[in-house]
Amino acid sequence: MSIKELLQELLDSNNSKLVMTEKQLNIICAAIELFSEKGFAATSTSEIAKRAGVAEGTIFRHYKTKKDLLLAIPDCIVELQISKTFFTQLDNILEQPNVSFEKFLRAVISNRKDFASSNMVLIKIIFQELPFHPDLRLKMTESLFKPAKEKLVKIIDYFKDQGQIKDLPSKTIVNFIFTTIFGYMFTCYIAQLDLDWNIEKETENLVRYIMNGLCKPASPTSEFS
Amino acid sequence: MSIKELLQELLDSNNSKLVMTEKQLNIICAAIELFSEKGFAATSTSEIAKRAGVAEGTIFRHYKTKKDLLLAIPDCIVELQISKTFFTQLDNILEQPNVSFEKFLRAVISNRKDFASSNMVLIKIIFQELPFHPDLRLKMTESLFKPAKEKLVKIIDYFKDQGQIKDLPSKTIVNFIFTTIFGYMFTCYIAQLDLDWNIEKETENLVRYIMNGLCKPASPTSEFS
Amino acid sequence: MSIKELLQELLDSNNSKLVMTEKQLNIICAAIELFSEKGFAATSTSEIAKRAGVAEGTIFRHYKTKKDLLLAIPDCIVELQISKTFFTQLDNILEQPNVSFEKFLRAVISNRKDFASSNMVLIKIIFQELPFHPDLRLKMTESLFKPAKEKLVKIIDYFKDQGQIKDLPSKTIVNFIFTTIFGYMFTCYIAQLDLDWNIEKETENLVRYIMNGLCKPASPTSEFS
Amino acid sequence: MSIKELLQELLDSNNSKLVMTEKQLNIICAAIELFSEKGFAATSTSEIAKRAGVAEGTIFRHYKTKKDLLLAIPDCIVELQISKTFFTQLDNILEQPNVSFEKFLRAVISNRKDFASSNMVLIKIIFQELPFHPDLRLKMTESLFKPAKEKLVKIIDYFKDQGQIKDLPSKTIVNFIFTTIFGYMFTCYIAQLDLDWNIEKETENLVRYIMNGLCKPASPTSEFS
DNA sequence: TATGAATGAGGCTTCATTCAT
DNA sequence: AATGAATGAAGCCTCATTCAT
Repeated sequence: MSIKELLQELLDSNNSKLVMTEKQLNIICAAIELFSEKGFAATSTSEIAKRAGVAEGTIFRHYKTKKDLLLAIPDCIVELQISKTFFTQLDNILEQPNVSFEKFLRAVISNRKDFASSNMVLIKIIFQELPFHPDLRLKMTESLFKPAKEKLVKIIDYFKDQGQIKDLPSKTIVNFIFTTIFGYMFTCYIAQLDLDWNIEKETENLVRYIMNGLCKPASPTSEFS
Repeated sequence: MSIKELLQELLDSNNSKLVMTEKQLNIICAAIELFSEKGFAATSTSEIAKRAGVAEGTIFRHYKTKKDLLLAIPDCIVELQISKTFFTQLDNILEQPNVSFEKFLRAVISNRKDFASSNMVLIKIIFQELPFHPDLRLKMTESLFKPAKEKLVKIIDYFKDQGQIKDLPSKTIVNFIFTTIFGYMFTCYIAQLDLDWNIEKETENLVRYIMNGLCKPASPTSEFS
Repeated sequence: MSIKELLQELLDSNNSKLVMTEKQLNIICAAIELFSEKGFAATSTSEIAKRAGVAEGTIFRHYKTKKDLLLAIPDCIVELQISKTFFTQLDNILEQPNVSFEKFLRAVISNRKDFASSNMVLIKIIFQELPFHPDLRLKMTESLFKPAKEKLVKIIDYFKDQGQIKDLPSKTIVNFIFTTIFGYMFTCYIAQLDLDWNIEKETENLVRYIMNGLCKPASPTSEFS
Repeated sequence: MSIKELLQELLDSNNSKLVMTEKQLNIICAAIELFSEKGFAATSTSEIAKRAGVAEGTIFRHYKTKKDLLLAIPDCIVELQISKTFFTQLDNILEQPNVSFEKFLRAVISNRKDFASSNMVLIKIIFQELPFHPDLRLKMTESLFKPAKEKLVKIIDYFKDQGQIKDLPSKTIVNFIFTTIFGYMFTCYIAQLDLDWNIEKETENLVRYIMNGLCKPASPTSEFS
């Protein structure tokens, strides 16, 4: 499903604080598409208007500046409840009896794959523009990164309590997982480096890599500090 | 050392195919700095000229278009022999007797840290602009990514032969390592997300994570497929 | 009293040909304020709408174009009977026995001071926009300047008949008086040049200046031609 | 002579700090003409470019913003040494033996007339825009109004010492003279109110008005306070 | 070779005005 | 009558690039 369909559905469901006219939806979706394709700075408002099928002036009735369009994207992400569904699904997993860390990891990653197809455009924008827009960074950190991290830390604590994973600081573990998965996504989807992977198999490998590292199991495992 | 000092040194040493006037050096360095700070599309040639201390027209005497400036950066990276020194250092490590995979990993990562200080600007540009410039992608793939991968695959093969690491496809392993380290770098340096890490300790943890994953060593380790 | 209060009062009194809804009053007053503050060309209709507390479209229901708003201001001035009250007051003065030219002058000037507080905004607009809008000039000339001049000429004739003032053409005298007082107002209120005058004293001096000029009274006064 | 010819002459004479290319001269002159005709806010940069015969972008190479064009006009006035020639001429008059205040006044006013023909455009702009641009007001006050006033005060002091004019504060007298002459100029040239005056005769009357006021000489002259 | 003035296309944004509701 | 979303022309300004010097 495209971003536009997702947002449309969200608006129709009246489950959201977002209030948007048809045209405003067209505008933000066109902006998302184009920012994702060409980058924020290389996209012109006239292009956005053309793709949205509105007059250029109409953009500025809804978003005071071009930058505001960029800063509206995090709101979409939040309202799309991407993280909420994400974590709801994780909660469901955790509620099952005898959930292993492996099961959890696989859920995270496969979740990310569903993600990718529809939300990759959003993720691309966010990560491409983060380095250049401190205000975007702030907004994302406050409304997404921080809450997500806290939630994940709790989950990791749970597995640590169960003795399923090593006794590293939970924050460190979260960073590792995030970092690994993100690096993977970047390589595939953002940098578009052709990795000609068999996705199924590689995902499997990725899970095992995160769980068991690269060492031979027999090798004497030095404890983490 | 700044990029400019590195390039200056390189030119003085006559060890390079690069032939540059003083001014040309100023130009490319100014461009590198600015592209890194603000992104390619958001940097103007007049800004570059100002920082380089040359007239605007001078830029276009050396580089036909602004884009050519961007495409000249990979050449700098190649000529700076960043990868060459990188791999030379790795070779040195491998030539030592009884080199462990752990030692190798630590070398790679600490290498990356030296890297960061002087070459991060280059890396930032490359990864930020890769998604938008297929020609840049092609150039980087041909002149750097492919050779680097091949070299790494050989190294990984060596450790596999030694029985130090798991029997996964070498390409997969290289991707894991690259992906993990890159994800880490991105989070810290490029997205500038504040991770308040104790770098020393975290590096140590990173090494162990790559080697041994996150599972408790006691847990029954399912074999990789 | 502000312009709005004056117009409100006028409308409530039913003594005027002006028929205005509450909103229309808000619009014209907002326009007057803003034209006075920033000039006609630099004021936007959206600003006017905002200050008037109406929708942008509402303005154009009452005034076909922005220019029509400007051309409506002379009507306000006329309907506010500014000149009428002005001249009524003068008439009252003239009806008193033994009115001196000095008394008259002082009345004109102090009148102008009361004026200033509430009507300066209107005067500012008129004089600032006169040079650029021939239609405004025409309207003002026909409906205000000409009748005012005629009235003043009659008054001056009266004083000339009484032998109180010199035997110059009445039109010339009116021009002098107008010109002197207007110059003074412009310097103080419109150009906002800070003259740090003691207003009371300077007004006194202004009266005497107009009456007796700057020459020492003893000096041989050459007759006017 | 037009402003352009005056500036051209000035530049050719190398007697000025102003350094201007041919195009820059065209731009500032076009701007002066148009600001004078239509007002600053109602003049577009594309119009200026067209009249100056340059590309629109060229304007912004010489003047960072449209407002800077406006603020450059006082510099032209200063460099044209309008005030300098003005005061030099006055000095010449004062150096003659037995100069009367009358002679001086007549010189001021006739001077203003020469002025009018070529410099009225500049004066129009200044006075029309003063109310809206505090920075313009500041610049004009510092570089012209203040020095001019000081000079005039000295001159007036001279005539007071000679016993030719009344013992009013010199500042007050200067204000009266300025105010009267300016009011006259405004009425004629700026508001373009048609006064159908015989200029020769009216100037004569203006001089006498300033000197002797409007009262019959026989009338008992009350002293100034 | 180096300059920097000049260009004009195009960028972002504002504006007066219209029109369906 | 009133609204305010929509428009597209126009406004100010920046840009990459050219070219005479």
